[in-house]
Amino acid sequence: MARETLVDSRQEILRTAARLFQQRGYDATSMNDVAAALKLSKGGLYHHFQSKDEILFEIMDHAMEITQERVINPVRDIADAEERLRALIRLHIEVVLSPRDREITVMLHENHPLPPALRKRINSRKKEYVHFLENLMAEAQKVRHPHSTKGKVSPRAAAFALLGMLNWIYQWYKPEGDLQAQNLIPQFTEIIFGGIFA
Amino acid sequence: MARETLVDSRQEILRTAARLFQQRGYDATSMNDVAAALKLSKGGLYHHFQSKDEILFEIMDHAMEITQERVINPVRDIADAEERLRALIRLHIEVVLSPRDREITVMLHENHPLPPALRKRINSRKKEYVHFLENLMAEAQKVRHPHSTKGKVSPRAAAFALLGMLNWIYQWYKPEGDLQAQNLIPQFTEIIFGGIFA
DNA sequence: CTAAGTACCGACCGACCGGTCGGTTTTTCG
DNA sequence: CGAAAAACCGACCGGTCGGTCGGTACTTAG
Repeated sequence: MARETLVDSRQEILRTAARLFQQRGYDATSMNDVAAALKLSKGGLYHHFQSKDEILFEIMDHAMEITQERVINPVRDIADAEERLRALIRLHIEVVLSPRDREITVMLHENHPLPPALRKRINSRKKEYVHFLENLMAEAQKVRHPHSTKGKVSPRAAAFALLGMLNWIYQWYKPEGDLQAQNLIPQFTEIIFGGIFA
Repeated sequence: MARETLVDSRQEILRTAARLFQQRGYDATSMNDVAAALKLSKGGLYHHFQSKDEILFEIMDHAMEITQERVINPVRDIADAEERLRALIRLHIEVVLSPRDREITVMLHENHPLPPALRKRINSRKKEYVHFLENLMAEAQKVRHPHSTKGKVSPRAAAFALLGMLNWIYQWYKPEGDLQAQNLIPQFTEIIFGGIFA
């Protein structure tokens, strides 16, 4: 069917574009570069997408979709709050480090380029994730300290601290380094649950 | 003296450029924009700097200078490792949040644009900072646990975790928000020293 | 005053960018 | 087969970018 090949083409373009955007940056990657990498002319590329902005938006939107399906949804129904948090840390790291999901890195890094209307849609989805994490933090703290109405660390600060730890990984991670996913996940989990002396 | 006004001009240009780069992004800011903000023509601007790359490099280099002088140097001679780490966290946050030091944010965000030779010089200074922090982490862990040869959290993972927490702040921080420097510093310190349940 | 050097202007350049469009090939389907 | 639709090409456009350059105003020192 024509419909399916069209969708496939779009997704293949998005994957290639995401790869290039991640490697060279959004601004430094021209539509010609994207087209050439797909063995397409620029005109052919514009048959599938209206603008470069549209491609970036679709990449970021897809990144949020991935986050929803590979992190939030699998975690949602875990009853114990601490286990839920543990699972979220693990899944979030796995998504960030997955070479297949370069969209995440692009979304994390490219803030400016999107026109305001599209950027707001992405930002609102990001905020949803922050709130989800914030509630999870509050719940986990409640389980650990059921009596104290308020700990020293607010759920919001904890959420941003964790997001920073996780979303910064792409800045320093090298697959050939000695600090890989298998070491990283338990260590970052330990830090969140008990600090660097745990 | 002519020499001093020249230096002043360069620094004023760098400050203005840093502000614009931070607000609109490096690629989205043209040399015309920078010149106009300084009430200069583009030709006049090129009298002081050879290229846009040179400006970005100087901004980033200055950012590393600031880190050296406002974080590393004040911390260096603190005898107690834990106190040294506490001070580093506080100073690093203060630098990242200081509206005067926009260079830091530019340096944190703009990775791609610099030509390889200049980028390597910045990266090596960044690595120095990571190593400094890594050693500090190892020392602090040693003080806390003098007997165990190795804790669950490696100094390297701890260093990257902390850097992530701190360097990600610029992505979400709003001066008008309820989470400001005065709340942030003790909370992030608590998380590093004892996790989110501390 | 004068001459040299600094600071600066503004017109200009070639390159490249995102995007367009008329036409051609390829695929799909009755 | 044949026609419609989808995919694709490549030349082209207006605009902007980083950067240049010849000339001018201003400052400074002798």
